[in-house]
Amino acid sequence: MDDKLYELAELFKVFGDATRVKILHSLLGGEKNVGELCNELSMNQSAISHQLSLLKKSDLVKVRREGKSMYYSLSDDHVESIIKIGMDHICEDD
Amino acid sequence: MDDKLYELAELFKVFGDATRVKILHSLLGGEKNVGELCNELSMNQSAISHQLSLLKKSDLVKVRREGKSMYYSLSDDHVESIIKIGMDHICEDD
DNA sequence: TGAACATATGAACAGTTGAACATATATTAA
DNA sequence: TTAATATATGTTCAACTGTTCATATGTTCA
Repeated sequence: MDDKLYELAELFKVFGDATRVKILHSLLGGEKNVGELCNELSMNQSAISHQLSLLKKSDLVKVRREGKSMYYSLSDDHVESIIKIGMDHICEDD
Repeated sequence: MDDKLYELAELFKVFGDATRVKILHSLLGGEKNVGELCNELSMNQSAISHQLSLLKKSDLVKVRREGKSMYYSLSDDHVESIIKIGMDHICEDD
C-alpha cells in the first residue's frame, strides 16, 4: 500500500506545477503542437519541451509527428477528471 | 483563468508528496492525533507536525484539541475524491 | 546537398522543499 | 508551581526542480 501511495504522490507531483497544468488544460481543447503551446503560454520553446517530455514520461500525454511539428494530446481522460475535481475543490470553498 | 490554473497547481503540489499523501490517506480512516500518525508513518514528530501545518494551511485538514492531543481530520470530501481518482489512474493503466 | 524551421536534449544555476535538530508553547497532574 | 507529556515552530542544510542557454536532431524544400 505504501508503494501505491508513493506512486500517487508521484502522479500529483506532475500536476503540481503551473506550467504543466496550463499545458494539460490547454490540451483539454484538443491536440496542439509545441509552437502553439509556446505562444499560448508565452514561454520559450525549451521550457515547454522539457515539461512535455516529463508529461510524456508520466504517460499523461501522447505525441504524433506531422511534418516538422509534434502534436501533443492527452493520453486518457483521467487527466480531465483530475483537473475537474481539483477545480471543484478550488471553486466551491471560499 | 491563469489564476485558477495557478491555484490548481498549488493544490496538487500539496498532494505531491508521499508523507502528505500518507497522512491524508490515513485520515480517510477517521481522525488521528499527531502521535498516532507518527507511529503509523514511522516518522519523527517534527516532520509530521510540519506537514500537518501545511495541510491545515491548505484547508485539507482541520484540527481539534482534546487534552494534550491534537486530533486531525479531513476538512471535506474533495480530498477523498482526489485520492480516489488518482488511484484509479494508477491502477487502471499498466 | 544545404538552408531553414520545429523540436529535443544536455548542462548550469537559482530557487524551493522536506527532514532533522533544537527549542518553545500548551495542557495536565502532582 | 514544577515535572511530564503532546505538539508546534524556527533554523539549517542537502536534495530536488524549473528555467535558460547552447547545441543537437530531425524534417522539408529548393
